[in-house]
Amino acid sequence: MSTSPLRKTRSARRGLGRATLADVARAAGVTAITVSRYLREPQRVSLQTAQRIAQALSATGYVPNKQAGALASAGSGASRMVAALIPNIANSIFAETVQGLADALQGSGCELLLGSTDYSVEREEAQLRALMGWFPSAIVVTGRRHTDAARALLQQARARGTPVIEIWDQHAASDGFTQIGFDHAAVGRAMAAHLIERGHHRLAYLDSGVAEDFRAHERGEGFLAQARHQRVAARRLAAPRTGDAMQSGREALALLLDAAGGPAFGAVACANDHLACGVLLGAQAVGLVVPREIALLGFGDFAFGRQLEPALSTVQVPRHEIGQAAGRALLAALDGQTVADQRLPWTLLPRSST
Amino acid sequence: MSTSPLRKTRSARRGLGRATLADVARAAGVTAITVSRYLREPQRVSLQTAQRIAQALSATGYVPNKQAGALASAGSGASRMVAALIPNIANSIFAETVQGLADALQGSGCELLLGSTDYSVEREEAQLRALMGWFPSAIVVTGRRHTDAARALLQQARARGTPVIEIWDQHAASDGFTQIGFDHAAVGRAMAAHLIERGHHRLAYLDSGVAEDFRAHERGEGFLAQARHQRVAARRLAAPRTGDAMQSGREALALLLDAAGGPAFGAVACANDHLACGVLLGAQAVGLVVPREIALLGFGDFAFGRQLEPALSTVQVPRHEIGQAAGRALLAALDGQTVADQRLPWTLLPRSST
DNA sequence: TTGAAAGCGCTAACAG
DNA sequence: CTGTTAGCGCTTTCAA
Repeated sequence: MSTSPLRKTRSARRGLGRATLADVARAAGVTAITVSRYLREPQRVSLQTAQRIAQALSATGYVPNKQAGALASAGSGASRMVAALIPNIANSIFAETVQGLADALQGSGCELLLGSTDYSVEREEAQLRALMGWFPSAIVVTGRRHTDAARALLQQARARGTPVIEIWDQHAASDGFTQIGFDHAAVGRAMAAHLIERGHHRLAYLDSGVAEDFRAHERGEGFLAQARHQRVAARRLAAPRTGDAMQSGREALALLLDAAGGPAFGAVACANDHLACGVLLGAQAVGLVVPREIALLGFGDFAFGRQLEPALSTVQVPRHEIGQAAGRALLAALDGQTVADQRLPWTLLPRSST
Repeated sequence: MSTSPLRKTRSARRGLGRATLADVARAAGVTAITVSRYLREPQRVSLQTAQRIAQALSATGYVPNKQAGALASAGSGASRMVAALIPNIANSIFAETVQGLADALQGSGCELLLGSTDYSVEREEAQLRALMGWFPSAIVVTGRRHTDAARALLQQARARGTPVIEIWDQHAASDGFTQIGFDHAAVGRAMAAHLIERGHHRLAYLDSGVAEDFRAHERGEGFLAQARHQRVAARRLAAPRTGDAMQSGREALALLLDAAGGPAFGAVACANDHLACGVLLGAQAVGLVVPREIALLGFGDFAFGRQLEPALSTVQVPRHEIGQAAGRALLAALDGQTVADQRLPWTLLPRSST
């Protein structure tokens, strides 16, 4: 019996020497299912066995194989993996969101499977396709723009009961996925209204140079709409795309000056604080007085804007909260609760630059 | 036969209606293994069958189940998942490293499983334990300090052939895991040497307020050692721990002033650029002239330091490259190549603040 | 070039 | 409270 063909075949395919449930069971003098139960519902095992199992567990250094677990419970849909797709992890705005998501997931038994799309919906689709193979228990994507194929994948997943959450966006015209974010056009309107209220004319929106940064463009559209509404002249300009957004802002200054080197606009709202700080420092370097000669408004409330002189007026956004809320929502959904869209609050922070 | 008990039992446990290899095979009039082959080695399948399979594939919308695949190939050790453990994703230094890692992994068929440890070795251990359950093909951890249990887990993994890479560190006294980073004490020494060379006396190292930021402390030790070596007075101070490092630098200014409000130190090297910028702006706000009255040196070369006036002298570090190199190294290791430690270059960038 | 059989490590379902 | 049996969806091995 010790050299039965079964045994031989078995060992030929064994994973490299890691203890399995069966090994632990043998050491504890029970069967695998009892150990499995002990691991998941310790109360359902007698105290005696529990102790023996506990001992066997540490003696063998057992690490449960989650692929096997997920496969076996495929019906109950529980890989407990959360797939998150983010445009760029190095972008501090998304980095904090990912951290928020990780924080919310901490201790929930869920793991984070992360993909970066580089602001491309095509790459998002490719990543999504790859991540789907793990059958994540929940999916978090950034924004509401996807390729048709990606949308189809997301819809299929949702149809199977997998929660799908779109973060950073909040828009009526959506596909019905849970949205956690805010309305960027509304922010743009508020930015224009603020500048107008402060008495500025000749407005400009300095848009992100990243063509696929849809949310920045939407803020721009809101900005222009509001200016039009209040009958104030406003233009949209795109910042040059460089690797460094602050430098990009600095270089964009040229677009904001008239032929004589004076300010061509009275106030400039920027797609983000990096851009705004670049413009602010560039403007000061050529002797323009902020906000008297040119007012500057940012977006994002990054740490450095607060420290400048004049301090940068900006829009504070719930960077970390969006991730955290997404994490909590998805955990609730996995728990069987229904989750609603969440419109998270943002605040226009008037400081000294407007 | 159509109502055989086998069939009934089968359907009772089926995952929620997703197409399997068997479904595709049925549609193509072949068996599952042929489809599996087509997916992995298309040349080994006849052109005719290949076409039929391709059609069946798209007709069914098949998504391969990676848990099943990984389980079946457990011996060949191929989940093609990379587990990465990072102190804090929101910290821009690590965010860029993660992005570098994601970039390197792009197109390799590897997925990124990310954990954040919040600078705690205990949390690192817990995360590691959880991630190990997925049997990642490679493991990336930050730094060389781990709990004993975590170290044991990593050693076990390595013994099973899983590459383990420690990033951001490069130190002789290690556990033999592949290290990709640099020697932080050497950076600290260079920082002191630079300040001394510029003729500064009464040096200070403003350390990170994060107790577990070992690398910042090591730079501090190198700094003090070098100052001692050159017989220049130097002290180490810890910045107050606040949520915002720049603000923390600003508040740390008080520690750097003497009773009369003048500078108590001639030059201050900071654990990072955030701190340094905070000090710089704070110093200017109280009328101190940088670098004449107090010289400031940062670490990290973040975008804003470059834009300030005076521009911040700093140490440029390969944030993105470390992640990228780790990704490439682990891919090479998975490919069977042996990988060596990598000491990545850093540069002291003298600008105007020293 | 294709297939049959067996098994990866775990858990659901049903007994006892 | 514990065990038996079957099966998750895929790939390895061996055979044709």
